[in-house]
Amino acid sequence: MEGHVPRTHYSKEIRPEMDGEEVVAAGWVHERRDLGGLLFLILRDREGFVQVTLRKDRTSEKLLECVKRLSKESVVSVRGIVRSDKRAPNGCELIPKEIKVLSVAETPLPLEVSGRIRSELDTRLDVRFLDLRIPRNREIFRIRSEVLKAIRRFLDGRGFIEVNTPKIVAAATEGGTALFPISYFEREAFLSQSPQLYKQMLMATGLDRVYEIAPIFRAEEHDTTRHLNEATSADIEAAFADHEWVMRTLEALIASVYENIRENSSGSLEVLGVELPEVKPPFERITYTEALELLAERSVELEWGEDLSTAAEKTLGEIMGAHYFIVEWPTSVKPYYTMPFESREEVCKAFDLMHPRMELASGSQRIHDYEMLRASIERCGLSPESFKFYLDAFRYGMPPHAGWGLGVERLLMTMLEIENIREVILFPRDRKRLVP
RNA sequence: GCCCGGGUGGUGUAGGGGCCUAUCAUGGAGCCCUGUCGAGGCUCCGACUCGGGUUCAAAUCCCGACCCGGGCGCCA
Repeated sequence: MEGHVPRTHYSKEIRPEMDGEEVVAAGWVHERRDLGGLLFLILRDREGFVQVTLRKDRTSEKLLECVKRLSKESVVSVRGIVRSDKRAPNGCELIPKEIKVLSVAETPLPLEVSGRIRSELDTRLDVRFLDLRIPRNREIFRIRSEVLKAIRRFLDGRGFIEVNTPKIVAAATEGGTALFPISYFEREAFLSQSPQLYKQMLMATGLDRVYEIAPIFRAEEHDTTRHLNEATSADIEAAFADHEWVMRTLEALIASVYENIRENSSGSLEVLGVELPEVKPPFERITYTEALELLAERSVELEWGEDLSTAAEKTLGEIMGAHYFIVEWPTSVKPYYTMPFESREEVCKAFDLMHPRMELASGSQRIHDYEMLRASIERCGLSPESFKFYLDAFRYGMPPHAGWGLGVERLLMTMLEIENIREVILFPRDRKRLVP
């Protein structure tokens, strides 16, 4: 900005030891307290608050007038002298020499940024840019950033290579889930619901271990506090690995993420009032059949071969009380690429990673034999012709492989004890919301 | 998609036929106040989602639309 002095310090970097130093702080007008002869301006930036103190008898009329006219949430920069004073909030305050109004906020604000009044989520999401000025709400996204870093660090450390697969895909590649159709020049295309087919194809390349953290799109009508139509999935696929190996990778990853957040985001956790539980592998494993038995004891009756209902997930969660795996699923409820057990073909090498509140991830060892996969696709009522691009990767040397997909938003919301998944994504896309 | 619940100042709420020219908080405008830190005190400003209907009388009851919340279903 013309003639503008750049910021030299964040609020938290301004310390009492800096008494007498000139600094430039910049941010939003959080509050103004006019005591008559004394005027306090509380400036907020990403890292916290700094108090700017104006004494009527020692401040120019121009500066006083300027501050008196400032509306809440306007953006200003303040050049001033740090003064150590035990009466000030951080033990120091800023005596301004110059205040620049960089942007004036209109009044009234559509949201109470002070955090004193909790607005409804719908109101908050309509003005997300303001909502995220509330430190508590913003902290979620600092943690989200750390979670993504922790996932990458962990997988990089285990020899995984980060990849990017297309999000615009040709016709109904996987069956099942509803897809969003889009127009792709003269053809119809879809938004990808999962990188599944592509990461499997990469197993035929020699990249061996890959991961991708990317959006997935699901055109389902679900409208709940734990579903999004655009979500983030952390996916891995590993060659020469079985379902057991990728389960161990998954539980170690979850534990590592918790540990990283506990160590690197203690400040954010404190703001959110969350204390992370100990998460240590190995997680308990129960078979699908055992799960049904446990549920029957609690009068939640399910037929063998049915997927778990919401009530079943919740009841199981109460029984288990911590992260756990459900293994040995009926082959019929899992997708066509899932490897059945050799001895009992009605059961397959699939698993779900569960948090007591909900499902976080699902994965399996995959079928790597071309003929077997082709037959499985047919058995599911799908046409192998439309899967040619995928099936071809199995014809010229495909190693055994396994993998999983983990819902990043669900990981975050369960970790941070947040009720609504929309809180952990910046601009949620759900059944009702497409804007902003 | 189904079942419940709900839409009141900018925000969050109270009120469920007449007591409503509608409560409280927050906010905004203004005045007073030299150490606030959810500052305090005083004054003022600002709202019944929309459209039909019932009734002497509707924020309140009924119908419809739109919007929102919760649960379920759907969702590898």
